[in-house]
Amino acid sequence: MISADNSSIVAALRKRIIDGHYAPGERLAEIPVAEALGVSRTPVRLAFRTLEQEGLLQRVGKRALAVRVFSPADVQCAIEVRGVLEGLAARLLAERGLDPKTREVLLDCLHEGEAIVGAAQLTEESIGAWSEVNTRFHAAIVDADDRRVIADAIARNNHLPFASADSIIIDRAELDQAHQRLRIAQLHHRLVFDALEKGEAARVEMLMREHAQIGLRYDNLLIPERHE
Amino acid sequence: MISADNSSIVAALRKRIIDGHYAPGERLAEIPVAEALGVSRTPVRLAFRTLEQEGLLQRVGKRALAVRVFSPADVQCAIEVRGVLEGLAARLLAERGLDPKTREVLLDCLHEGEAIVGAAQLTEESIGAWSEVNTRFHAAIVDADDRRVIADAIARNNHLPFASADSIIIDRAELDQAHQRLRIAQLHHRLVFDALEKGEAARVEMLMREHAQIGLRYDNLLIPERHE
DNA sequence: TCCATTCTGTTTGGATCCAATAGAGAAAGA
DNA sequence: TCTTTCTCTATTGGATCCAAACAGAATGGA
Repeated sequence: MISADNSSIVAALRKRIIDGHYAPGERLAEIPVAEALGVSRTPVRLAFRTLEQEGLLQRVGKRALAVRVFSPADVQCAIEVRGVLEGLAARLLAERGLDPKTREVLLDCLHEGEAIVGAAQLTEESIGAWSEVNTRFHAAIVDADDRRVIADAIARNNHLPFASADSIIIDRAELDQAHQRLRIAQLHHRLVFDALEKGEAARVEMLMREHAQIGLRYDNLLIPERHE
Repeated sequence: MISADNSSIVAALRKRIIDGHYAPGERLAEIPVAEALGVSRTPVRLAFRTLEQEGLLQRVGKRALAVRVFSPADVQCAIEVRGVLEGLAARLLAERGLDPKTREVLLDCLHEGEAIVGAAQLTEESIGAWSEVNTRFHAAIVDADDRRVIADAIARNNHLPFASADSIIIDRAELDQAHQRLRIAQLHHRLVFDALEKGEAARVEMLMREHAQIGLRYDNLLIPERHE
């Protein structure tokens, strides 16, 4: 039984899809889902509509809905999309000029991140804290009235299976690997901030584009062997 | 009265919003809309949900829905978003290599476009024809299984008010201005194809990014004065 | 034996009814 | 006169009922 308000039904279904309770490709019918959630068909239909629009559900044939199957190419694409969109947002911010308020937020993030990453040891909690700082950093760059369309596009793209980069980092990485990753990410934050402040639009776009993908390309984050 | 199938209700509402029948900022209630369309509230609710997700409607306060107001910054952003996404799609295509089928389609578009743009005079019909060719060119670059996520992101972004670049060109431009624009666009198509064939990924991304915006930045398309 | 047609059951889509609630407006108090 | 609170109404959200469409099975004919 779910708190019978539609947005929580959407959230519940989204969660079930993302964590595999409903398998990719599995067909979803209204009645069983409604019964499982303890509500009537109407709100489930609404929720299906939302999730279809988000791209988590997919029409099969003319009427049936199924959980969308994401190929590796899909995930790769979604990572790239996130990269170009965040890069774009950063560039527009650089072109328009860094306002004092955003600058303040970014600086706070930098300092807090420095403290976390600079610690000798990473803990579960400090990873959580960094993830929060990271989210704030990205939000500061993306969320503004004059870039709302980009923020929307990113949000929609993020409904894709990797859902939240943060959870991947926390779930998948061993602690020492995570530490190395966070150091890289923190460095990126510094570089991005630096370029933003100097108004180096093209450079900040490139940096942000690269950085936006770091939490997601988790396969590539291991430090490669020294080759000399 | 509308053919009582939900997707046509969505389409009808979308049309009314885009062509201003419902003004930006205007609040939409279910009952009057349902009566206007001659259907009950249920399908209207579904349609509202879709349009809200698309970004054409926007929640005001806690329950009310209103037609979204697009600022100039929004439109600018949407153009930029389209640019980076199409650029990304083109780059991925270049990296993966141009398959024979896509190559064929693009070549056809180039030749047909050449014929239209090369004509002495442009007509309403030839603009329409070029618009169709242009659409096919872009689709060939964007629509493929391995870039579906990008295509989706572009499609969602295009629900924004400018809706279709083609209609803007046709509606707003004088014929001779249009001719000049189409020549530029055709040149872009050639450059993009060339870069694609050579596998020049970074270059094709840049070219496509620029080109994707040409139909949209209609203010910038006038040929500047010669400066020497 | 295989194909086509029909029949039936399952599922989606639409209409209507009922309940909850947000928001406006009125009334009362400061 | 301004602010706060209360009430009432308009509107949204959920449940249920009904109709239509689709899929699959079964039966009949070739």
